[in-house]
Order: sequence, then structure tokens, then C-alpha cells
Amino acid sequence: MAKILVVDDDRELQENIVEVLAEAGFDVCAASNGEEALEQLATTAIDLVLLDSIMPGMNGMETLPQIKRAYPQAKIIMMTAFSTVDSAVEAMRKGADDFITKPFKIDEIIMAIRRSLEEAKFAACQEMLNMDDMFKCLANAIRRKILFLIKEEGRQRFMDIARKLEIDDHTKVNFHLKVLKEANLLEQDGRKAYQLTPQATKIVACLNSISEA
Amino acid sequence: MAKILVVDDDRELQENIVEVLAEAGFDVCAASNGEEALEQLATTAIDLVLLDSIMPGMNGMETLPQIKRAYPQAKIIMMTAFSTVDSAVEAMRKGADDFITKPFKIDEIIMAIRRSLEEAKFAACQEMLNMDDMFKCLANAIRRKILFLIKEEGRQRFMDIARKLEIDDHTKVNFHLKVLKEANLLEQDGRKAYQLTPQATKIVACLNSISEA
DNA sequence: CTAGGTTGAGAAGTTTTCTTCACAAAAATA
DNA sequence: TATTTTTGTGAAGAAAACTTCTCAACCTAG
Repeated sequence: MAKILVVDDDRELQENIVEVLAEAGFDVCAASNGEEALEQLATTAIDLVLLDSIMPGMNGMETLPQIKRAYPQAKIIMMTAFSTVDSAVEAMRKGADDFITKPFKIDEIIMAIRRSLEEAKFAACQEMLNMDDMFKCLANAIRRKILFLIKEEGRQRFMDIARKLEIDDHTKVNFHLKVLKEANLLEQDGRKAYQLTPQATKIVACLNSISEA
Repeated sequence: MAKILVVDDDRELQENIVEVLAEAGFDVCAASNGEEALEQLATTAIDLVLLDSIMPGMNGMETLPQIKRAYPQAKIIMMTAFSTVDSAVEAMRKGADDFITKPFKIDEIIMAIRRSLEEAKFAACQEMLNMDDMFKCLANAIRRKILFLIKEEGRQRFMDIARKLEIDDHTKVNFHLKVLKEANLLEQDGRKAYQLTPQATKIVACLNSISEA
């Protein structure tokens, strides 16, 4: 279930939107201005922000780039009663994913939300589908063994890896370590010991959870 | 944190073991006999069972094979005050992972637990390392796209898959679908529509979580 | 400093994987 | 029923991946 943050200083409109979106099946929370929005985002995983452009304190146009910078995965739909081509273009260039004019119809905002959430899902799938190097790496059994050896026993030096995996031909180990480095799954520290990259750590933990499920 | 179930009708000993294991950092729960143990296992993910062999009602030797059958991933350490070679061999043959004689020292039981849990972790890693077909499947981009298309849009017929992935050459699609079927990631229903196997569903969900983290 | 061990690189040979082609079988439609 | 469309098979060719070999650079120990 997608989590949506409604940011608007008009308390009545805000509550109206929250109620309607909740009825439409979304998990909704609210903030009255930019500062509150950033606070909410800091503690809650938000999928999409409905952001009013005119608010006292930090307004929508000022808040937008800050949210985009700190929470790039969150989709942002800018709402405004005073829309011009210039303000629309400015908002989109600052990172808004959509732009909607008040007063709007309910199904209009719901459709915009659904479209933006769909785009977010698509982007997440694309990112994973594009991890070609990583998938090609994991196709090879020796390389899987190397990753798990390092996960289980910590960083390893070249000949330790070869010995523990019982591979006599060091050049075979060298080839596979090179492939792992080029795929950004392994890196070397000051002593040339091999360790997992953050990405590899994530992947190995995830794959481990398949066996446990 | 490993979850341990202590099964013993001697209430004082049971509480003693629970307390000591909790202090050693384990998450512990208890049962007084075989029936209670099976009930607990039905509602809680247990990593390891400490199972007394002599209990009223369903005793340890009767409970052991039932646990092993229903919860094969759970490690079982059999405890007994009346140990003979025969009883030890019988317990191990029925699936116990270790066998320990009462009265035992605390560090003795903790060491046995640690050893068994380490073996469980090693077995989980081995299972995953051996999923060669699956990993080789995921190395190919077209096959990843097929899996995600079906995850996102539900079961698909042959030409629908080709059309949605914009692949003109149907024999290319056919080849990759065949590889996915042979790796037990895809199966066909009565109308020949392709759907994910339970295993594939698990894997795709897991890989999806990498992008979201 | 020298010799041996460790680590790494590049080329050639071998194996595996993928794509394409020709054809066939099954299902759907007119 | 005949024709068209959909789905599937196997072989050959092409591309990618892996293994082996030779050599080199660097590090360590005596």
C-alpha cells in the first residue's frame, strides 16, 4: 500500500483530501507546510507527496528541491491555484513529477497519483532489470562461492581465497576476482584484501533470505 | 537472533535452561511435552529444539520424527538422563542433530547449540549456492523481463509475451521460455498460459526488495 | 641483494550460451 | 474442411564466457 503525504496549509482542504485518498485505499498522512513535510519525510517512508505551492513559511517551490534532494525516490505532485505556464515549467524542472491545478476533481488527483506511483514502480523494476553485470556475475558458481566466503569470514587475501575454495590454478581465481571487481561487487582495501561492496552485501543478504523463507 | 524451543516436563530444569539461554543472547520459549512443542512450532518460527527424551504423554523419541518431518529446517538436540549407545544412535537416526546427557554443564549445551545453529546457517548457504539453474537463468536480460512481466501483469500467453516485450522472432521467445520452464521458474496452466512457480515468486519478490532498500 | 611466493595481465583455446533458420504440430478461424 | 495463426523443435552458426598458458610486477623472507 502506497504511503502519501498531503502538504497544504488550508486545513479544511487538507483534511478533505486525506479523507478521500484514504477511501480510495491509500495510506495518507498530512503536513501544513514545508518544514513539517520534511520532518514527516525524515521519519516515515513516503512514496508520494502532494505539495501545495503557496504556503506561509517554506512554500512549495522552496520545499520541492529539498525533498527531491533528500528523498529522490519519492514522487511529488505540485498543486496550485495560480497556475501559469512558467510556474508549471519551473516546478517540473525543480523535480515535480506532475502538476495539478486547484480546484481539481477527485478522480483527477487520484488518476495523477496512480500514474505517478505506477511510474515509480516501473523505475524500480527497470533498475533491477538493468543490473546486468551483477546477474551475469552470479551465474558462475565460483564467483558465488567467493562472495559467500567473504560474507561468512570477512575480508580475504588472494591466496586465502584460492586455498579455502580449493582452487589450485591461481589464474582462474584471478579471472573471477577481476570480473567481480568490474561488476562492483568486490573492492580491495589498503592491504589488497578483498571485501564486499555495499551493493554486494545487500544482494548476498537478500539471496540468503530466499533459503530461510 | 536464533529462536530456541526448550521441551522438558521438569518445570524447574526447563525454567533454568530458558533463563540461562536468554542470558546467552538467544530468544527462548518453552513447552512441557511433545504435543505442546508441536503446537508451538506450528505458530512460531523455531530454529532449534532442545528436546527431552523422557516425558509423559508424547515423549521425545516419538516427537523427534514428527518435528523433523513437519519442520525439516529446525535443528534438534536430544537431551536425556539415561543415555546408552543404542538410544543415542536411535535418536540420531531419527533425525536429531546432536545428543546431550543430563546433567550437563551450561557451556556444554551452549556450545552444542552454537554448533548446530552454525551447521544450519552453512546448510542454508549451500542450498543457495547450488541453485545454479536459477542463477544462470537470471543472467539473461530477456528472461528477467519475462519474469517481471508475468509478476506485474499476471499469467501471459505466448504471443502476448512476445508482443509486450517487442520481440519479433517468436523462436527466441520460445527458447527462453523453455529455459525458464526447465529451471522450474515458469509453468503453464490449462490454457497454456505461463505463470510463475512459487519459487520464482519468492525470488522475484526478493530481488525487488533490493531496489527498494 | 637474491630467490621464492603472491598477485595480476593478456592471449589463445575450449566450452557454454544465445540467435537464427527451417520445419512441424497444435489450435483457432473462415 | 481448408487455411491461418499460434506454439514448439532441432540443428547450425555466432557470440559470450571460461579455462589454460605464459609472462610480468610486486612483495617478503633469508
